[in-house]
Formats: sequence, C-alpha cells, structure tokens
Amino acid sequence: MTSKEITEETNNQGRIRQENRKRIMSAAEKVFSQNGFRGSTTASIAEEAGLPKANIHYYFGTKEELYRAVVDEIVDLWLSSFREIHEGDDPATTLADYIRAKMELSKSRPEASRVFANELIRGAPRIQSYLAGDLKKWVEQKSAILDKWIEQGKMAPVDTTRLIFHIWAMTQTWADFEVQWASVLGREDNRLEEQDFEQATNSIITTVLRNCGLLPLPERRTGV
Amino acid sequence: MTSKEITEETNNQGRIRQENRKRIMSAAEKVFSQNGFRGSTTASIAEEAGLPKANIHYYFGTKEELYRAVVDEIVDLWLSSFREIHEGDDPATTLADYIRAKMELSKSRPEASRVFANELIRGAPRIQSYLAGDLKKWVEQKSAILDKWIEQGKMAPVDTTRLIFHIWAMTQTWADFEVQWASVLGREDNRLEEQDFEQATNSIITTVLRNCGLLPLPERRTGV
DNA sequence: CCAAAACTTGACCATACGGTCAGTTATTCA
DNA sequence: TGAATAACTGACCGTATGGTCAAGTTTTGG
Repeated sequence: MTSKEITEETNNQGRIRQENRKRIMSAAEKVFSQNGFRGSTTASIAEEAGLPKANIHYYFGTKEELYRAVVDEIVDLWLSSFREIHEGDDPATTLADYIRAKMELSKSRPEASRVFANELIRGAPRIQSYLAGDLKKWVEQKSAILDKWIEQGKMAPVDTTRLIFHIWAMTQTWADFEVQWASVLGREDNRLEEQDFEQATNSIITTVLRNCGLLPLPERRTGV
Repeated sequence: MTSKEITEETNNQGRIRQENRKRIMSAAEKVFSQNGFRGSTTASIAEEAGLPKANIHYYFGTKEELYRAVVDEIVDLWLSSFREIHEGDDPATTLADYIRAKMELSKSRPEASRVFANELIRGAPRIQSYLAGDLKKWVEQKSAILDKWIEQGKMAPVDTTRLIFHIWAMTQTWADFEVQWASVLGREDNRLEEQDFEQATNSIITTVLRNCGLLPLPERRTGV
C-alpha cells in the first residue's frame, strides 16, 4: 500500500471499500500471476473475485490502476521482508535467517512472486524506479556490510553482490518455477510439498555458507 | 524443430517456406517473450517480422500453432544443450563446463529463456509432458552420476538433485531477470554487459565447486 | 514458355475486451 | 428516521483481436 487515502484506514471508516479492494486485489494477484498484465481480463478477475465486472471498475477505475495497486503492494512486501543487517551480527546466522525468510515468502506468497517475475521478464516497465532506487540501495548497503565482514576475517572473500543475486535466484525459483521442480520430482498435482521447501532451504543455506567458508567442508567418502 | 516435414529441408525445396517460417518464429519469440501467449497479438508479431498479418496465418494457421512451434524449438535447444556426462569424467571440469554452457545460452538466447520462463510461471500447460518426461529423466540420470562421484570420493556429499536445480536457477536468472540485475548494477539501458556475464559465470562456478569440495576454501583475511 | 502450385495480402467478420453510465439498493450518521 | 452518501450492477459502446477469404502475384518444374 503506497501512502494514499490512509485517512480512512481504521475504525470502520470505509470498511466495505477496504474489504472489497482487498478481495479484488487478491483475485487480481492470482489472475495476473497466471497471465501477465496484457493477458489478464477484467472479466476473469471479476469472476475470480465473485463480483460483477463493473464493480472492479468502481473500485479501481482502470485495469492499469488495479495492476499498479497489486504491484505496489508486492514491492512493499518485498522491501519489508529485507531484514536489517548490522556490522556486529554473526554472518552464518544472518545469512541463514535471510535465506529462511525468503523461502518462507516463496512458499506463502508464490503468486506475488510470479507477478513480480512476470513484470521483470517484460522489462519491468512499471517498477524501474524501484529497481534502480530502493532495491539498488538495499543491495549496496547489504553488500557493504558483507564486505566489512570479509575484511574483519569473519567470512571468506566472495563476490558479495553476486552472492545476494544468487540467493535471490535460488530462493525465488522455488516459487516462480514451482511446476518445473514439482514435475521433475514427480510430485502429485505438480505442487511442491512442505518438505520440498525445507529440503531446498537447507540445500541453499549449505551452499551459501560453504561458499563463504562458514561451514567446514564435508569429508569426502574414502573411495569404495 | 520436431521431426515434421523434414522432407523438404534441403536444396531449395520449400526455400521460401523455410525462410519465412524462420523469420516469423524469430519475431514471435521476441514478442511472446515480452507479453506471454495471451498478451501477444498476431498483428504485433507480423509487424515485428515485417509481414502482413495474413501471411502469419498462411504459414502457421493459428496463434496457438505458432506458439507451439516456438516452444518446441526452445525445448529442443534446451535438450541439445545438455552435454553428456560420463562416470569417468572429472567433476570439477564437468560442472564448470556445464555452467559455462548454460550461461552462454542465457547470454545468446535470452528471449528463448524468457518464453520458457513465461510458460513455467503459467503452470506449463503446454510443456508438462516434457517436464515430467525428458527433463525428469535427464535430471535423474545426471544426479545418479554425481552420486556415483560422491561414492567414489571424487567430490563431497551434496544433495545432487538440488545442486542441479540451483545451477539452473543461478544461470537462468541472468537471462530471465536481466533487467533487475542491470538496474541494480546501474548499467546503461538496463542491459547487462559482456563482462557481467563473465563475472556471474565465475561466481556461480566458484559457489558450486566450493559446495562440492572441489575448490579449497579461501583463506579468511586476518582481522584488521 | 506455360500451367500448376505456392505464395501474398487487403478487406472483411464475429467475438472479446476495457471501460461507461444511469438507475437502483444499501449504508451511514445527524 | 430520513436524506445524503456510498455501493452496486445490467446493459451498452467503440475498439482490438484472431482468423478467413478471394483475388492477385510469383515461383516452380516440365
């Protein structure tokens, strides 16, 4: 929610409006995630929301406006999920926690992740300023702290910017491309299970911590 | 190209047909990658190809048919890029080579990668059989060989299936979400540069090899 | 050189789509 | 309770879209 009409956000004021906007945005997130902006129809969003089409336009004017509201909410969610990292923190714990938090998002909000992915694939016409602004700053800040940790000998030297990028790639793939991994793993209905997310989380944490010299290398088996 | 009408594939037979199909499919790949199936119009594909719209329908009947032709070609490309791995091969070299090959594809055919990504995000209605068939088999074969290497003490024990998934995630992110990384890196026109791909490739190789115990852990700096 | 086959395309059609609006019903609050 | 405000929605509109077609032009192969 970008700061707009916050006036009536509490205490029954515009209660119906709030509820219906939420309902419509939830339906829209689902439909947009499956068909992208151009491929989604206001009629199908209305159907998903269980409301007549004109109602959607009553609350959101145009399809573009509705889409922006959905994307803005997702961007806010993304940004708020970025924990603060401080110079004094423990690298291994911090990295593992961050990976867990991102995986939790992939599991709980896969549609949001896919709307975002759709937007990126299309060249991100609507979130350019977010990418080159808030997100860029966040990456620079975080990688600066990681670099400090390296200087202080708290972790091994790595390319910290790419480290962050690749953490995102590995965590988001489990939301965006769920069907691919579920199919390859032979899961029913092409949906991943609780346990798949846990196993993936562990695998990513291990990979990242080993890369940063924060986990001892496992012994190789002695040849059979 | 799925084996269809191979008869007229050489020697000027159907030369015009071949050339125009190629031209249209190339334009279609570009348009589909940006708008997905439902969001792409035959008119915009025609414009991109520099041909009248009716011409597209002359060669490909329906939009659906054209889309399938494009997706089939991409699936073939993907499958053919999977190098054979043999039990006797050297793990470090093999893994590094595979990562380089995948990154080469991300750099040279980003649109193809995005069409594929679009299809996955939508739940892969058209490539389900490929995912659960050829691709599943490929992953099982490859991870079996990696497991053998682990048994033989040639590399450290890791979750080989997730290893493969995460290599894909890290390599494809540079094609699918190029605009995100280019924006965060502050690149002009939001396009990645040659050097970005090299750096990313090195980072992924290092990450994977360290994870498998195939690269010595770098020394930590002694505290400042 | 010629006729058959392949290719080309402007004009057209039915449908789907985003969006509007006027008339109605439900809610709020003094 | 009543009047003002907010919410609701069926019917409608202009445009965009996928697809067709018939009339033409070009290419092919004997």
